[in-house]
Amino acid sequence: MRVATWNINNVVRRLDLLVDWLGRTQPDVVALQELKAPSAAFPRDALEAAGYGALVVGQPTWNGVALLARGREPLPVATALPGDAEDKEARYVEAAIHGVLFASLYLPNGNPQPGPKFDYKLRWFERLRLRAQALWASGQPVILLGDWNVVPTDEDIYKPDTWRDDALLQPGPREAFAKILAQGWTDALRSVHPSERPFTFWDYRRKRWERNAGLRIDHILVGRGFTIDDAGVDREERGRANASDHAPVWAEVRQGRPPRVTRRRKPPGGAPDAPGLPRRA
DNA sequence: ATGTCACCCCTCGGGTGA
Repeated sequence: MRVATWNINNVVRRLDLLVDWLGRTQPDVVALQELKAPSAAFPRDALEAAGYGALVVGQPTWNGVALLARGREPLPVATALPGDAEDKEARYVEAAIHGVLFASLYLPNGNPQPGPKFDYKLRWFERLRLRAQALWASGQPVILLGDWNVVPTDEDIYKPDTWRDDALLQPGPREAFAKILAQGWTDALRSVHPSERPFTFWDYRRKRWERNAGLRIDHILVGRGFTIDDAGVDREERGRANASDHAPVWAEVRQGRPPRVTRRRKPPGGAPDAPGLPRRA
C-alpha cells in the first residue's frame, strides 16, 4: 500500500498538478494539507473522476486538511483534534481506509516566536501527543501523515543557523515530536534514508529551491504492525510551474512482519548492505 | 531588512500568513 502526504498550498490553484501526480503515482491513500478552501469549494468531482474518494475538513482562506482514498470513500473517524472545543482551525482529520486508521494533520507554524502563535503551536502539539498516545495504545494499525511544521534535528535542514530563531527549529516543538516518536512510531522517511537529507519543503523566497535550501517538515509516522518497504520524496513536483512550496512524501507499507531474510555475509571490501531490505515498524 | 506567493477587503494596493 502506497501512502503519501502533500501540503498542496491551495488545492484549487494546484488541482491540475494534484490530478496529474495522482494519475502518475497512484497512491492508495493521500493526506493533503493547506487546502486554503472551504469544504464546499473542494474539487470533489475532479478527484472522483481521477478515482479518489475524499474526506475534507476545510475553512475559507486558511488551513484545511483532507484524506483521499483510491477507489473508495474514507470512513470518517474524527474531523478535529480532541482537547480544545474552542479550536476552530481546520487542521486535523482521521478516517479508516483499508482497515487502517489514517490521520492528516497540519500543525500550526508557530511564527513569530515567542508569542501567542507559538503558544498555540505548543498546545496543539501536546493535544496531538495525547491523541497519538491513545491511538498507539488502541493496538490498531495507524499511520499519521502531515505537515508537522517541525525540523526534527539539525540534520533535517540545509543550514540550521539561518533558521535558528524560527518556530520550526525551537527545542519545544522538537521535544514534542521526539516524545511522540518515543511512543513507538517509525518516521518512515528517516528510517529508509538514515544518512541522507531528504527535504520536503523549499521556501519560495531567496531561490531556495534552485539552491536546494530545503527543510524536512512533512512526516509519515507509521504505527505498529507494518513493514516499511520504501519511502521517498517526489522532488520533481516542487520544480514544476505553479508548484506548491512542499513536495509529496510517500511510503510503501505492508501490514505484517517483514519476510524472513537470509542475510548474505558481507562481501570483502566493506561494500554496503544490499538496498531495499524491509524495515520493521 | 527584503527576497515569494496568494489570499483578503474598509479593494487596484497594503495587510496578512506562511
